[in-house]
Amino acid sequence: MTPPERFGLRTGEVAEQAGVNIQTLRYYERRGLLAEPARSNGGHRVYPADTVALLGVIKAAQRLGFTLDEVAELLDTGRRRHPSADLRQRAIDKITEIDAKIADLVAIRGTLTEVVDARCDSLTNCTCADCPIPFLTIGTTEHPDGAPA
Amino acid sequence: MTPPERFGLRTGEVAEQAGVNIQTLRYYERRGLLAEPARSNGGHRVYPADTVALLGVIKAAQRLGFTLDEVAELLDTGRRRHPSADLRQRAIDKITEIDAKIADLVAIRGTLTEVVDARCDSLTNCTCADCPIPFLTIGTTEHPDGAPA
DNA sequence: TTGCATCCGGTACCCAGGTACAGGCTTACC
DNA sequence: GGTAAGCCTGTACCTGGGTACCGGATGCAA
Repeated sequence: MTPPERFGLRTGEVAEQAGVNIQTLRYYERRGLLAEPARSNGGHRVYPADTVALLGVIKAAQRLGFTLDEVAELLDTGRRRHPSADLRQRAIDKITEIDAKIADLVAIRGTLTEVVDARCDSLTNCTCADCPIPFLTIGTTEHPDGAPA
Repeated sequence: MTPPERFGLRTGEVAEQAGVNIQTLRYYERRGLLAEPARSNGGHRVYPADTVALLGVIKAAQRLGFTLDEVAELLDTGRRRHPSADLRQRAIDKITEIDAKIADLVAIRGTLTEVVDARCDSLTNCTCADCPIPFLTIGTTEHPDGAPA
């Protein structure tokens, strides 16, 4: 249970509690992920207490595979009136992307396992029988956004 | 069936056949992935015919999740006398890495599915019951190289 | 031998996602 | 009120994997 709205956190406190670099806070501010916070008389940033939680959301969304631009947009969309099915649709799209990535990784893992099992000893001059390396043409599948795994 | 060893390929031919940019060839040369090729009298690069295959190996290794530095090192190791179990060990390490990435992606996918199923409508102010977003603390597992998924 | 495609080296730039540093002001605590 | 820690802005730099552009030299075919 966090106490409801303390008086504000300084940059260093937010950074430490959220586990990010101070510079990152200002970077996120520039990128539009964090709103410009209030300032002390002397010009120091004073963040609302829930900023730490917001940073948690941002980091989580990043882990979900969203880029910072996407996160910014999602946060913005969420703050505006029309929460809409936008997030839902984006999540669905992301799932497709992630499935492709997983598929690639699984294929890659399979090949690596073959490399290990076959006791390959060189990328270019492997002397092992049935060397799988010449057949490494996996992962060439097109991804929705054109990004390889 | 490729004719056995023509007299050498020019940059553009290698690039086209390997499906890479010409600049990429010079970039790889700088990075130590491609040996400095022979030169024509006028100073133009003349590549041995197997360069295209080598580029295929490089691209394959990249798809296997090796960085260019790692690929360079692997190629170098392979070219030296002691092929050793080095590639094998690296492949094993890569498999561990890839497993961690897959695990993260699967977890992420699960959460995204929950987001979709729960009909979340906002990252920060989701109004749906049992909203999974606050619990997006997945993917925090340490990876061998410290890289998040 | 002319003319156009290709290649040369060098340098600068691109993307994402940050991180570092300098020089100066503020805040907090004793 | 002194002093150290913390924060300010602005700018530059980092990693990784390339890509683009420039002015000039070459290669090759007609």
